[in-house]
Amino acid sequence: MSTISTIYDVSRLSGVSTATVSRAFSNPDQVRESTRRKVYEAAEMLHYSPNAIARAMALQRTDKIAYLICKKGATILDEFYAGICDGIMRTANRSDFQLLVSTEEDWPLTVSTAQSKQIEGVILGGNAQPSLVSELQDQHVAVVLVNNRIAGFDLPCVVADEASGVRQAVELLIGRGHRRIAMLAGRVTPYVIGERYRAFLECMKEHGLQVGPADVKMCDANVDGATEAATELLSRPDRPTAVFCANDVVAAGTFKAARRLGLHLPEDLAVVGFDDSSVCSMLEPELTSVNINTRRMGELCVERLTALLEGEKQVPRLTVVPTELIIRRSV
Amino acid sequence: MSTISTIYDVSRLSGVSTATVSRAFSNPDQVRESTRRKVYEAAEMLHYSPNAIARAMALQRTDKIAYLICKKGATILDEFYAGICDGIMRTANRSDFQLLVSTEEDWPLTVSTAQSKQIEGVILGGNAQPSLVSELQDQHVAVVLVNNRIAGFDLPCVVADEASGVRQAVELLIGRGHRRIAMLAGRVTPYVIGERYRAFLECMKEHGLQVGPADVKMCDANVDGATEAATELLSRPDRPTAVFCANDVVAAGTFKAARRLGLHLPEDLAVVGFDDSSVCSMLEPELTSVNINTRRMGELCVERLTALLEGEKQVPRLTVVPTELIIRRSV
DNA sequence: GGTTTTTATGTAAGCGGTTACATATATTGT
DNA sequence: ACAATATATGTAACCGCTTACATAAAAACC
Repeated sequence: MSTISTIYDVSRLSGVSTATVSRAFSNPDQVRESTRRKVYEAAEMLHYSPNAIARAMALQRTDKIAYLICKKGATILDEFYAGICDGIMRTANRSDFQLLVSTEEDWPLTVSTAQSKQIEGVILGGNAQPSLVSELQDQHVAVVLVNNRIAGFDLPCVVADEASGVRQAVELLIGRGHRRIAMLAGRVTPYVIGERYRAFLECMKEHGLQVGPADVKMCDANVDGATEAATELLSRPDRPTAVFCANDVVAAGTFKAARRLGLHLPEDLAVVGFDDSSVCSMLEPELTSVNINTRRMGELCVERLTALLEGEKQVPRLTVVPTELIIRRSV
Repeated sequence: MSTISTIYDVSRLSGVSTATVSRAFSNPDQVRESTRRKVYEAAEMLHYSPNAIARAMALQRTDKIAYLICKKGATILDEFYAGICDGIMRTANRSDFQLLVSTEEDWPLTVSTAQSKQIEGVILGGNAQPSLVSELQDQHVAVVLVNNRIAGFDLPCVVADEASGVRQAVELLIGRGHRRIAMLAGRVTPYVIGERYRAFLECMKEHGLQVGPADVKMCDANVDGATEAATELLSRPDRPTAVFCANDVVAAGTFKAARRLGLHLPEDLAVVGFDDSSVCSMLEPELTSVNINTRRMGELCVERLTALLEGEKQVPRLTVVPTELIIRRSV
């Protein structure tokens, strides 16, 4: 089986024309049962399988899409974006799409690369620049945004229900009797931090709770930044009894700060995270966090993209994936 | 700029033949300076960029490679395999390779899929089955193994220097005065666990330290499995004073078990992990762990694969990437 | 059974590049 | 200035598949 066989080989062996062989594979109902069998048999013998490149060439479509992670310093290592990637991959593989993955940094997706690699659609994860989006759209590359929204653009966005997640988390804290609740706002992406912050304020206000300027601290979305900020927050005389963290990494930093200050969790301090990443169960006590179904988000991205590519009208512009609070021992 | 331009358009606008245009792009030194400029100018005006599909068709090479994660239950979410993936992606993008990524589960790579998708080379991560390897090799698909070795196959493998990593970790513990050192062997992949276990025994023996059957505990490579196993291990009357963990997740489980048993880290128990994953700095105390340069491993995979595809003789069969112990406060 | 209609198959022209070979143009030597 | 050589460009076939159109075969009709 050393050489790869082509449609011509099958044609010759089965005694029909290449056109018929082609039809037997892509439009089986156009060829008579008996002929079809002959073709399949020959194909089987030759271990024939159609050449996707030649197919793409003839059909003028490549079924090739890309997932670009737009977040400074982020890689596929980012558990959140990896989760989305997983969902995209699964769905793409199932639908026979070819998926190229990259981060903005090591492969700045430009119109010309998209063009030359014949990419038909792009899923932009995170903080995509409007200029990139409009360039791509100008070139008729289908674009879907995930975990982000950009005002003034007409394209499908897939996001998590941040507001509901925040509400569930904050209301759990309130329900457990907490009144002085702080927020540790790690700088994830502008969109996400904005949503979570807004929802936090809104929810606190609804419950008649004060949020002073010192109750919300910004910090870098990594352990060190969070530990530092949390230390400040928890060193205040009227320190909060609960901290709502913008994500799990920040929560881990809060854990470290608390422990170093001699506080016991969850007795002295309740902590809630966001993302429900794998660290939640590695921490002690285990971290209560808001689960985001990233895989589902990825799947939906591909579905929306497919719909765009098929030229469907009425592709939903906004898809919101539910979030769910996972209660563990940190509260 | 709505329609995409082809080499014919450039040919017409610049007044030279398509052959020359083609050469101007792929073999610039074969065309005279002045002609080249005309061609580039026309291309610029038309926003021309060569069609990769057509190119692949003519050249009979696709520059398409795949990375397949072979580990039950594993996804791209696995930080270790994601790190490798990151390295692969960067290098692949730089060298103009197209990369398809998948896990064994949701896209069982078969010879026919490899064939029809025109995949020229495959990087198999983790526990690849020999049967898959030989099938692929039979079809002349280039194969590189990463984080694994299979006896009896002639192919490049890229692995970490497990033995050295283990030695550094264990010798650190011994250097700090520990004598009763246990190993918590999470079932990662057969190859990896085998290497780490063997190296552990060897190193202990060299230092004249006993390793009883109760001193090595197998467990699932997740937090719960590790917590359970660690609890048993640490409940013994003559409990070890240090635990060498097969990876960081297992170490996190050990942390939890220790804390629940009222042990203080690092005073009552020293813990060392493996992989130096992101959780290391999230734990309190921060986890000492063996760093594996996964990105480098990924890069090397692509380099080896490229070498195979270019038909180079003497592609190294074994590439060992150094490991480095990162000392933190858990010891 | 012969004509019309329907269905199955074949022929050949692309899809957008590359490249062997032929030809035209430039460079060199005397 | 002309032949010999080196270099630049053009012509056209090919990569493997699809599909419009033409033709052949089968089915349906009277």
